Amino acid sequence: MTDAEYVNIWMRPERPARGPKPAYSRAQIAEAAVRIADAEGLEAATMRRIAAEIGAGAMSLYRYVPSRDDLVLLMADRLMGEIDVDGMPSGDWRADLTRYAHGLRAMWLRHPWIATAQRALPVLGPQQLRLIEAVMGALDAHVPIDENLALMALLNGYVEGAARDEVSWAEEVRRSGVSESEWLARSYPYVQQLLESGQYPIFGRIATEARQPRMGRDEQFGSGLQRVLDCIAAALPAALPSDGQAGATAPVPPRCP
Amino acid sequence: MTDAEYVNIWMRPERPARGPKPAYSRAQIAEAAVRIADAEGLEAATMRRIAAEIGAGAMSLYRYVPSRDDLVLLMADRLMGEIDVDGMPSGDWRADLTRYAHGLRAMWLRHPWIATAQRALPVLGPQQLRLIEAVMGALDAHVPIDENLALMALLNGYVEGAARDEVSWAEEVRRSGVSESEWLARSYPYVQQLLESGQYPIFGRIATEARQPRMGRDEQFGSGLQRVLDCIAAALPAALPSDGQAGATAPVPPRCP
DNA sequence: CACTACTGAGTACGTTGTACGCGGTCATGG
DNA sequence: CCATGACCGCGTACAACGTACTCAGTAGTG
Repeated sequence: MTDAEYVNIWMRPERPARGPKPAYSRAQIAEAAVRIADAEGLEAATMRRIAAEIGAGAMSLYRYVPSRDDLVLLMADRLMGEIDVDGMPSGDWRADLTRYAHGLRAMWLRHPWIATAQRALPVLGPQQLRLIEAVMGALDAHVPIDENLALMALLNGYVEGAARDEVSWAEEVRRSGVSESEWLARSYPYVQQLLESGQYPIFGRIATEARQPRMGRDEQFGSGLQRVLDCIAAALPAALPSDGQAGATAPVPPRCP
Repeated sequence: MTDAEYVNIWMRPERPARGPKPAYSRAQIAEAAVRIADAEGLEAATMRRIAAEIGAGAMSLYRYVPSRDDLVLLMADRLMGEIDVDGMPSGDWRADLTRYAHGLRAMWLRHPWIATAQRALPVLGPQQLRLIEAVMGALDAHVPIDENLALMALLNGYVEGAARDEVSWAEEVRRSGVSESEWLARSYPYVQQLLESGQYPIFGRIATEARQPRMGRDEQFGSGLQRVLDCIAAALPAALPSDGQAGATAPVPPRCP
């Protein structure tokens, strides 16, 4: 029975009752780790590197965090804290969900490594709980809790899927050390060969016709989001337009810092 | 200029022109790697372990694959090959997309480690190209190629998001070595504490009320999928019902082995 | 038949997460 | 007020990882 009573990173008290004051804090460690991951990717945020960043010895971190996996949990929850859901639920569910979705996407774009840090659902850190209360609260009055859960999963799935697409490119570029233009140049012969084989007509049209999207990334995300929100609206009890507006025009100006 | 002319794993010829016959093949190696990853997770599929599985020396694999990352690409494309899209496009886009979506989800459930193997978009292996042709072909006659791309991203995002949710649980259980019931038991005090704090009323209702979903996983996925397909239908040019059916009842019986 | 490009494999290196144990420090029980 | 022991930060050490380098053997080519 070594650590049989170990339960959960969020249960483990930050400050012990006895002994000398800790020189650092979990928040400080997570902050440094996030800083490194932002600059050089999650795989660069090794225990030694993080310790060096805050000026500590390598093994000191294990006084604060039981394992690197738990530290990643801390980092992920810290990121959730960046999403602004103040004043939610406001009564206008569509506005709330739109703001949350743009905030979530913006956070992903700021911290692309979240794509590889994503673990199972039950993280349940304080910041994630805050998001659950704010965002699911927006639909809470209109649908049963099961349905709400499913709708949130749909919304989160769209946002994270879209963000993952946008982000994975940049991540791959950084990880492999090959610039985007260089990658294109290297892929050119392969793509050319695919085109000439004639076996892939649709991919060929993607490669040749769909080169420049007529919408910017933000607009593309926003219009897809409106489609998803229409889906959600359709699942709500009828005669519940949320506000006067509906359809493809965003009822709330997308605020995407 | 060591490997400056290295382009792409798919360009590198499997068999060289000269020299003795290779004892193994890429397909065989990828097969073994998939077998190990299925049984023990992707992180267990190390180069040494794979080599041992096929009875080769550790370093021999590098004769076939330039790096482990490229091997993971091979594995991912092999998985795409499991998805049955024969006869697509059939003319009934809704049936085609439904079949594809169920096939994709089933593949994810068979190989949960794909969640952590997922890299950037431009994998473009032969199997993925096959899927692109078959699935995007279903909508090709109805929408411009850009729109088609966006709709496929929406569908893939839903399926992969849903599959990721289902799968990440199992992955976490295997990775941490903690069984689901044990995890629940360990989390109990934490959840209890959250409930008693009274700060998280909605999470509280999730924990207490939404315990048993009234639909099975398959049904839940299927009904969500129909919602997404409704979304896609709405984006198509009007008066294009695909077939007589529409709405929440699946026009095609979900085949999910 | 000679040549040579290619084969599978062994050894070795740098980096990772982390188990273990040390000497010092400070809140607390008597 | 002081002795005690829980806790601090940290150094050392280890196993496992990806993979660079090297070599003797082999089979297709001229």
